[in-house]
Amino acid sequence: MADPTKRLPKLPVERALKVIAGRWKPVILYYVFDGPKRLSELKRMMPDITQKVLIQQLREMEEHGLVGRRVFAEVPARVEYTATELGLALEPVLLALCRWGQRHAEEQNELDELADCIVHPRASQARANTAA
Amino acid sequence: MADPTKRLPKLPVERALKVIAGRWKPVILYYVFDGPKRLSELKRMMPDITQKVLIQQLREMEEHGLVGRRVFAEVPARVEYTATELGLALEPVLLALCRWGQRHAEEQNELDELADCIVHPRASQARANTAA
DNA sequence: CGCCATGGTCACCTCCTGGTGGGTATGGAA
DNA sequence: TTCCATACCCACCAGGAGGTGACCATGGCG
Repeated sequence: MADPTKRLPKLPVERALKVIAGRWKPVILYYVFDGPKRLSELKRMMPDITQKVLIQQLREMEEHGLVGRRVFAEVPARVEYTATELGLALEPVLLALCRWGQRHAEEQNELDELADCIVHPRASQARANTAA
Repeated sequence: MADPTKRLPKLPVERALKVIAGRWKPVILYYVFDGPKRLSELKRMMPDITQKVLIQQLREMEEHGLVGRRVFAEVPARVEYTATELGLALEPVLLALCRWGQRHAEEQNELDELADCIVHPRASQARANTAA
């Protein structure tokens, strides 16, 4: 998947799904949408993910143009991951998915075992009322 | 996945992704959005899918409340699959995914090897011009 | 020098999804 | 009775994503 030789699906929907449907990608994206993040930072934010897997996911998203990677030649080698324009364009899509996911949980009477939406509308600027 | 014991993810986004990200689900949904379809009909529309897999996908979507199944006690046992309300609510989401998928293809200069969107807005009414 | 932090790689293993091939039940046509 | 169509299940398998653990390079610090 992370290999350029392996092309993405022909159908746009499937292409999009393939690109964002990684085990941790939505969550990572959520954090990165909020501003540049270092590897260790992300790791700290998601204790359940392995560093290897985290890097793996980031690499794939980088290759797919969702995030950018900047290396600072500093003392203990700093690396920052940022969301690209293309990546940011996913925010509304993820939001739509989230909304539908909630509705789905409602209709299945499983709202109880459902976590927060995480992906809120325009987390960056309008850090406004999540409580609508 | 199709098993009730296996619960869906807690995060709404992941829940939604898990539910719609089957190898053939978007396509099946597309066809079913357009009206009730029989198994054999769907099979004919997607020659590349195995009947077993088709049924499998339909079962999962049924279990997740995306499609409904109606059995007609007719001569050669007829079965119709229809989109539920919940399923129909996915149309805009799939559309968003599709749009983003196209944009992604553009930005990666792979528009050439990209098929049609398939999921068009309200396929029923505005059957617009696919010829760009 | 030995130790630690950061960022990262490599080998390996497991589980799940999708895919293939065959088999089953009902009932009409030949 | 044999054959075929619809709708469906079961046993099995291959490939890939995700996960675990060990290991490497740089450079400050005690």
